[in-house]
Amino acid sequence: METPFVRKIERHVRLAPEDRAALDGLARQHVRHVAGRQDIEGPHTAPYHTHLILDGWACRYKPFPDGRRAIVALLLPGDLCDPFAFRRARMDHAVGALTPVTVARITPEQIGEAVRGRPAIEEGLWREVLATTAIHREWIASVGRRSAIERLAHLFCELHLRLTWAGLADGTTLPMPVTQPDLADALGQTSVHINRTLKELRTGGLVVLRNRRLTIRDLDGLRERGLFDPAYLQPP
Amino acid sequence: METPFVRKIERHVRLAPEDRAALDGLARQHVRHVAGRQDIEGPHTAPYHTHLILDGWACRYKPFPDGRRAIVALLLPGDLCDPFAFRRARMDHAVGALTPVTVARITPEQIGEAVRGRPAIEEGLWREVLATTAIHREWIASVGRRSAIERLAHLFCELHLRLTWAGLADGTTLPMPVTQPDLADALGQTSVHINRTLKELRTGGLVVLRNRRLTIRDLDGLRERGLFDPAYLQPP
DNA sequence: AACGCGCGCCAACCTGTGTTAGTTTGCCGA
DNA sequence: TCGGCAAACTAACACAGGTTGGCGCGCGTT
Repeated sequence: METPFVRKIERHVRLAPEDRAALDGLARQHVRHVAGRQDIEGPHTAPYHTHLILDGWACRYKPFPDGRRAIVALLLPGDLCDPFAFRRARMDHAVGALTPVTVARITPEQIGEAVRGRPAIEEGLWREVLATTAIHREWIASVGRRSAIERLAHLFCELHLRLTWAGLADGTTLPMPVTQPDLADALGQTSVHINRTLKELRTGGLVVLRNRRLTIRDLDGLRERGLFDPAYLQPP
Repeated sequence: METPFVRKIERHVRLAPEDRAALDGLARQHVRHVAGRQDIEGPHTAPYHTHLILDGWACRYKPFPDGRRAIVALLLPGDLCDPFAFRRARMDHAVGALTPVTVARITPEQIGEAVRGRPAIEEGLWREVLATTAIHREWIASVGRRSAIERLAHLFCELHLRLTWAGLADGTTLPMPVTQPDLADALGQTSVHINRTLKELRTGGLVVLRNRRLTIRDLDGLRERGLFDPAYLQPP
């Protein structure tokens, strides 16, 4: 069984067995468990390491002084929290666990070592970086110009592909272990309206969300509803 | 007189005269003029080069099939359009001129040459990259969780600092050569509401926007109104 | 001087989404 | 088995922001 991390990198490049071993080695160091709703990395720190999500969902978020919260990225198993941590930038946000999470703490040196002499790994990591920034752009466009139902449909489509590529989706059924307030903070809405919109998607026969699992009943319909074009997720 | 590009890099690192010369050299190759409202780089292309904005304002934007447009980033003089172009990723968006623009077309090889043996330049370029991604995160938070007036105030504060660092602001008076529909596309609103909000900022004594120039009358007040904390723009 | 036109500006009206305040469901621990 | 509690869900109402349509100014063109 391959790990989500290896599977995601293998989407971009062909890996030799030793490449896979090197990546898996990264994931075995400094493994840590974090409870749901706890911070993995608080705001204002300047960490000289990054986290690889092994299990569970996390998010990158910005807290507001008055209690509002904006989730600016969802981090799934196989995602690297901050590949540029070696730059020692002070964090302008926080990384929090949405569910109980298992992470590996990785130093820049370890990444450097894994990359050395393994161009496939370097190429694969770069493509992941590019895909991540493309997702950021798409989120800005989504919150800025898509309606509530388009946004939710678009997010579900994005997660469907990301989870499929990580080997975590069962066809069109995906884990979706986030609360409605979490979705609201990610999509710039309220949980009440997320609930309404979810109902609309359900009665429209597009998706069903129950027991922390999302079942897509009509993938083409969902993509159309969310104006979803998967091109942005595919770097070559 | 130093160019905006050099001034911005010098905000992060101390440059030797030869470093400055190397950066200026980049800006002198393949200079091109683009009329306002024209694309500098169309969507779906896979350019093996990047553009340095020498003069004028541009934007990174996503067009929607039904005519909506989301501006996901503003590009000011001294900004590098896409430092990762050497990865040959297919563009999932377009880069368009908001005003008449002068750009230099730069190849990855030229950047590599400028960086070779000049660690200060490499460090400076990296910090610019980090600042850019921090701006992306801030925009997601802004469109997701800030009200109309907070968003506009926040954007003006961001542009005030970016233009100051590029040497293009005259104290608290900045060039602001964009139309209200442009601001609307960048902030996820309509031009009508931008107009209302502008009026509110004006009658509140915070800013005046006239003749393509913005005058900030009360910087502290504006920052408070926009919940603006400049920390995210400062990488060290 | 006259025209065209993009842009700023405004008023009236409309609606998508937020707010408030619940009830119901489902799960976990005692 | 029974609370206790977080999350899902809903209804009624409120309002921020969208829509439509119109006026006028400034400026470039003829």
